[in-house]
Amino acid sequence: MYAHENTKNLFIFLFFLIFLSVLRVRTREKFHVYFSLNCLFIKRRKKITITDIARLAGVSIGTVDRVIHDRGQVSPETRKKILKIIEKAHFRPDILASVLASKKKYRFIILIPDSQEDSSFWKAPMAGMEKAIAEISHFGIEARYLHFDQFDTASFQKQAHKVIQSKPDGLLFAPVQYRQSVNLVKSCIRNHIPYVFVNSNIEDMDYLSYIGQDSVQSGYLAAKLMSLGLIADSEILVVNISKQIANHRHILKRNRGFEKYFTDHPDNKIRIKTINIENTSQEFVDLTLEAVFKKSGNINGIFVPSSRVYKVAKYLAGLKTKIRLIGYDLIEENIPFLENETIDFLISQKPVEQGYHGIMALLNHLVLKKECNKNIYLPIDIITKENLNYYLEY
Amino acid sequence: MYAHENTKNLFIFLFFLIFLSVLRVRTREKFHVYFSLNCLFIKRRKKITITDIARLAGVSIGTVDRVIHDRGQVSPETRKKILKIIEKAHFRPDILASVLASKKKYRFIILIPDSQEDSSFWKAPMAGMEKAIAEISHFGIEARYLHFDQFDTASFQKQAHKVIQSKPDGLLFAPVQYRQSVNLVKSCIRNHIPYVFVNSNIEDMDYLSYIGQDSVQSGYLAAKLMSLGLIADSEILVVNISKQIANHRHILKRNRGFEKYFTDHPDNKIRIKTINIENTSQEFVDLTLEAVFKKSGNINGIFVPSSRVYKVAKYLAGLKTKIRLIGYDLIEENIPFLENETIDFLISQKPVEQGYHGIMALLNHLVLKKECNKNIYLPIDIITKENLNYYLEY
DNA sequence: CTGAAAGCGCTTACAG
DNA sequence: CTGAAAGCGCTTACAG
Repeated sequence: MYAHENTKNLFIFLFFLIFLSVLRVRTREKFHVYFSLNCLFIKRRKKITITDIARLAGVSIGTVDRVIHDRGQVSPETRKKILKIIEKAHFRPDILASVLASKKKYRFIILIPDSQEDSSFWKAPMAGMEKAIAEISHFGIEARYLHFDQFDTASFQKQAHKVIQSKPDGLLFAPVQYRQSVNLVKSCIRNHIPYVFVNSNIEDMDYLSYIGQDSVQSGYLAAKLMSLGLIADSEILVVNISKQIANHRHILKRNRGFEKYFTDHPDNKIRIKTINIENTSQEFVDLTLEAVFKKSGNINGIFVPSSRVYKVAKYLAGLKTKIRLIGYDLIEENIPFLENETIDFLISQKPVEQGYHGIMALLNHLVLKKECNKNIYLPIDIITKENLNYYLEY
Repeated sequence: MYAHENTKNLFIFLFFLIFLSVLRVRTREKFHVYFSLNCLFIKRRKKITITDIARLAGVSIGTVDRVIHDRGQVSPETRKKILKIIEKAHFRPDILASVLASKKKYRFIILIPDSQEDSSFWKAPMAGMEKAIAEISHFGIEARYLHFDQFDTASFQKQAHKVIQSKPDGLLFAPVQYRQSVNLVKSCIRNHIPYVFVNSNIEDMDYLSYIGQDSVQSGYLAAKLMSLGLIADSEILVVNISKQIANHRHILKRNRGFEKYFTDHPDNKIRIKTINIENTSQEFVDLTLEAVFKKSGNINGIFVPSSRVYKVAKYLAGLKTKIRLIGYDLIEENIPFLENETIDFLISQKPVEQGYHGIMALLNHLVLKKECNKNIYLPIDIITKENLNYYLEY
C-alpha cells in the first residue's frame, strides 16, 4: 500500500513535471505571440551564411565561394550539389561582408561634355554623379571624369582614346555626337569595357543601360503646351540653335515629336516654320530672328528644342508683344527668363537623376550583379515660374 | 697599374650601378606618371582605420571604439587625445565593417493610411518605402506597417497606441489627422521615439525630417494652369471632397494657394466658388454638382484639391461642354480621365519618393548618423495626358 | 580539385 | 579605465 502510494505520488509528480513543461511551452508560445503582437516585429529567422551552405554540402567555404563566383576549379558534381543547396536555402551572399573582404577596386570613367560652353547643362548631371559616387564610395569605387567639347568631334575622339587606353571597369557616357560615339562603342566592345548611356541614346547598340528622356514624346508634350489657348491660324517658329544639328539626334527627335502633335491635332490649324541657326553667338541669333520677324508678323509661339532657349528669350525680352516661348532644361541662364515669364515653360529631363542613376546602373551591373531595366526613361517635367523653386532644391 | 685598373673598373661598375638605379627610379617615375595619365586614376592613399588611430594614440582599438561611439569608460585625457588624432587624420569609420560586426537591429514602424478607402493614393508611397527597405536591408533594419483609416480618428488612435507600446527605434508617419497626430507626437517625445513626417507636416513640432510638398504653392501652380487661355469673367468651382476638411490641413493649404494666385493676378477677373462635400460617395457628389450647375451656367473650370478629382470627372464625363478640370495625384482612378482629357492636369507630389526618402531619412538619422535637411520639399509635378506614361514607370 | 588559415575594419563581451 | 581576443560573413593566397 505504501509502495502503491509512492508509485502514485511518483506518477503525480511526473504528471506535474509534464504539466509544467507543457505550461512552459504554452507560456513561451503565448509570450511569443504577445511579443509579436505588441512589438509588431516577427522574429526573423537566422540569416544563412556561406558557412551554413558549406556545412550542408559537406565542403569548405572556399569551395562554396568558388561556386558562387563561378571561378572554376570545382568538380561538376560538387558544383551542382552546392548550387542546389544554395537555391533551396535561398542563400544570398552578404554584400557588405563581400566588399569588406575583397580588395577589388572598380574604376569607372565618366565621359561627358564640359560645362564651360555656352550652356551649363552638364553641371546638374555631374551633381547627381557626385552624389552617387559619395554614397557608394565604400564599395571600393573610384570614378574619374573626362570632358569634351560637344561641338568639337576631335576633342571627343581624343578623350575616347584615353578611355580605351585606361581600360576602366565601366564607362558612363553621353553619346551626343552620334557618329563618333558609335566608334567609341565599337572600341568598348572590342576591349570588353561595359558602358552605360546617359542623356542621349543609340538605340541599335547593345548597351548595359540608357538613362534619359523619351525625346520624341518630350517634343510632343511641348507642342501640347504650345497649343493651350492658342488662337487658330497662328504661326509657330521652331528654332534649332546648334552647330551640328544633323549629328545631334536627340534634338532632331524633339523636333519630330513637336511636329507630330500638330499632325495628330489638325484642328489647331497651325503653321510651323523651322529655322536652323548654326552660329550660336547671341549676335547671330538676334540678327536671324530679326530677319524672320520682319518677314512674318504674326508669330504666336516659339519652340526651342534645346537648353539654348535663353538666347531666344534675350531677343524676345526686347519686344513689346508677348509670344509664348517653350524650351528645355532648367539651367542657370534660363532661370531669369522663366521668372519674368519671357519663357513660359521649360521641359526638363531630370538632369541630376540622369547622373545619379547612371552611376547606380554601373554599380548594379558590375558590383552588385543586380538585374535592372535596360531603358530607364525619366519623367518629362514641366517647369513654370510657379514650381521652379522646388526643382532647384531637389 | 693593374690594381689601379681594377679600382677604376670597380668605380665604373659602381657608377654603372648607380646609373642603373637612377634609371630605375626614373623609369618608375615615368611609368608612374604614364600610368597616372593614361589610367586617369590617382593612386588612392591607404584608407585609415581604427587600428591606425589606436597605434597613433598608443591605445587599443577598443578604447578608440569607446571614444568614437561616446560610450564612456575612457579617461578625459585619453579621450581628448584620440579625438584630436581622429580629427587630424580625417578618420571616418567604415560603415560596412561596423554594420557587419554589430549585431544591432533597428526596428522602424511606418504609420500611414490604408489604401482600401476610396482613394488608392498610399500604394505609391508604400512602393517607395519597400524599395528603400530592400536597399537597406543589409543594415539590419526591420520595418513594419501600421495602417489606419484616415477618416476615422479612433482607428488612428488605436494604431498610435500600438506604436508607443512597441517602442520602435524610429517612426515614419503621415500626420493627416491634425489633432490626433499632435498627441502621438507628444507621446513619442515622452518615450524618446524619433519620428519623421511624410506627405503632410506639422510645422511647429520638432520632427527629424519632413518629406513632402509645399501645399500652398501647389495650389498656386494649379491656379496658374487654370488661368492659361481662360476667358475673362469666368466662374471657377473649387470642390473639396472630404469628411473632415477642418482636420486635413494640407487640403486647406492647397485652397489657400489657389485663391492667392487670383488675388495676385486680379486682371483675370475670375469668380471663385468653393463647395465642401462631406459625404464622399459618388451619388452624393453627383447630386451636389448637379445642383450647383443648375444655379450657375457659366462654370469654366473646376479645381479639386485632392486625389478624389476622379469623382468630379465621372460627373463631368456625362456633360457635353468641356470644362477645365485640375486635381491631384496620379492614382489609378484618375488615369482614365487624364487619358480621355476630362482631367486636364494633375498636380503630383512624388508619392513614391516621399516613401523612399522617408525611410532613408530614418536610416540617415539613426544608423548612418548623417546630417540631412529637416524639410525635404519634393517638386510639384504637372502631369498631362502626354507625359503620364513616364511618371507611371518611374 | 579542395581545405585551412589569415585577414578585411569594426564591435562585443570579458578579464583585469 | 584599458586591453586582448573572438567574431561578423566573406575573399584570397597558399598548400596539398
